[in-house]
Amino acid sequence: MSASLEKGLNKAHDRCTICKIKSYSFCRCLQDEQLRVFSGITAEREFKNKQSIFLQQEHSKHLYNISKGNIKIYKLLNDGRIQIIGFLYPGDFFGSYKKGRFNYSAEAIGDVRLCVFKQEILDIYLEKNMNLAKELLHRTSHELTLAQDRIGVLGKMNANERVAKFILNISDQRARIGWQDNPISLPMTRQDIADYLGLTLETVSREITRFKTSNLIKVMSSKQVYIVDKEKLANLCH
Amino acid sequence: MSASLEKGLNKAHDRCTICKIKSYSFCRCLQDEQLRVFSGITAEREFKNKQSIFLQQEHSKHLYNISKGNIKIYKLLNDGRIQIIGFLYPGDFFGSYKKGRFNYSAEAIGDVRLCVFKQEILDIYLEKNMNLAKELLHRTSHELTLAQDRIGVLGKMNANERVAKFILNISDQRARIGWQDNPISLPMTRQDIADYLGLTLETVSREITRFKTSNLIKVMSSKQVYIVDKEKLANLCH
DNA sequence: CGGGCTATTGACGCCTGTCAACTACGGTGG
DNA sequence: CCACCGTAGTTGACAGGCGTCAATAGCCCG
Repeated sequence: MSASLEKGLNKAHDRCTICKIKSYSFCRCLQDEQLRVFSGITAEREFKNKQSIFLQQEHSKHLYNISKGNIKIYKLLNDGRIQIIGFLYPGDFFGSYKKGRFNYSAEAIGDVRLCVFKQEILDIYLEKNMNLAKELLHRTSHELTLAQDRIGVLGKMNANERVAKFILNISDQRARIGWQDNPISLPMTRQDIADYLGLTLETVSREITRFKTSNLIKVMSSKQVYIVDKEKLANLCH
Repeated sequence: MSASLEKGLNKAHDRCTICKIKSYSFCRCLQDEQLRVFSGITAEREFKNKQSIFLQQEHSKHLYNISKGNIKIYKLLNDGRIQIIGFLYPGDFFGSYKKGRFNYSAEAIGDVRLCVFKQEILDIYLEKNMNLAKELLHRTSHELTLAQDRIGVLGKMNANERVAKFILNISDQRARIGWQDNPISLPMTRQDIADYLGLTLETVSREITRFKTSNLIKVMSSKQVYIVDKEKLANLCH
């Protein structure tokens, strides 16, 4: 084996070890030795803004972990209406663990780098790593509670409350992965926010303007928001 | 050991083996021998209509499996608004796998019998039973897809579509556990249905009346509905 | 039979969707 | 460097679906 090839392989097997987001990802439960093996069963792929990662009707054979950027997962109704299920951040895990088809479509927001696994291989790997299985169970369980929170938002909150909750959620989510939680950037469009909150883009825009004129937030640019009064914002949507 | 005590113990340890709902529960992945052990770490509890099983703010130490009846899980907003997250059926699994507090409250609808585990003990038991861990992961993953479907319903569908979808879901859910899927019984009140669908009880009532007058359903009694035209109903909410 | 709870039906008003015009911004090319 | 264009966002006018409030009807159980 040539020195350069060996170096190349080592580099590949180090990928997970040197991954910047690993402490926030589900693979954080693996030891360095296991991470090397793990590097071997994963691959990295890059996506550009608006590029599709997979579609709902496709056969689901892969699972994904975000190492850089944001993605959105969404459902399409047969008349073209869109419901965005979630905006995902570095360290988030997606794709369907079930066999069959995906339950949603996924698309890049801005430049994205993903870690990709084959579902079957991860399944086999789980057998040898109860820690990983438990971590996955906890993560999925956590996703479930987030989804249930969203059911509460969409079922009972008005436009004002939804937008307030959205801004606070983004802030919290950023804090969770060690980013500054104020000001926050909103990488998605107003239409995306509307499709996420079950509103129209006009209503989202109006509510943001209302928060601005009430001095609860400052809109530095349309995608950059500074939260002036977090407490009042929270009181709106408890 | 006296014969009667031995008989008593055997009976207790047979509980899971003779459980009628086991083929629909997450414990179906266990062998008879494992089921006997499992009987030892679970207990049965009964609840009456409207009886609380646990509240959202309580410390979550237990997990539950329904062996008989229906329950609802719901969230309360601080101003008293209710959002029902789900209606659960025999074989369904609930409670929080996360440590900390429950994410919702749970209440019996009619007479209910539950199988109860301590979370810590189940956690230990998982270590020895990768099958059980995988089954739990699959079930939780399935719950997640159901929750995501509901996000789509609450985010994008109008009253008409929500009620149609609800009736069809109930029918499907019944079929899934081997019950007749038509006519269906609606054990919950109109208020419960409204709190589930993010509507008011008046709107639910009106939509049901509309389906009745359009001959899509027959309302045998307020809690008993016969689906006349499943296809048209499905076309309303695809 | 009567009381209390649940469901239905009606009248009305508000929140948010719809449609439309206008503004801001970012990139591209001359 | 600026003019131009396309996309994204804001603001306004209006309408309709669903919530709110209220009255009535149906049903269960004592």
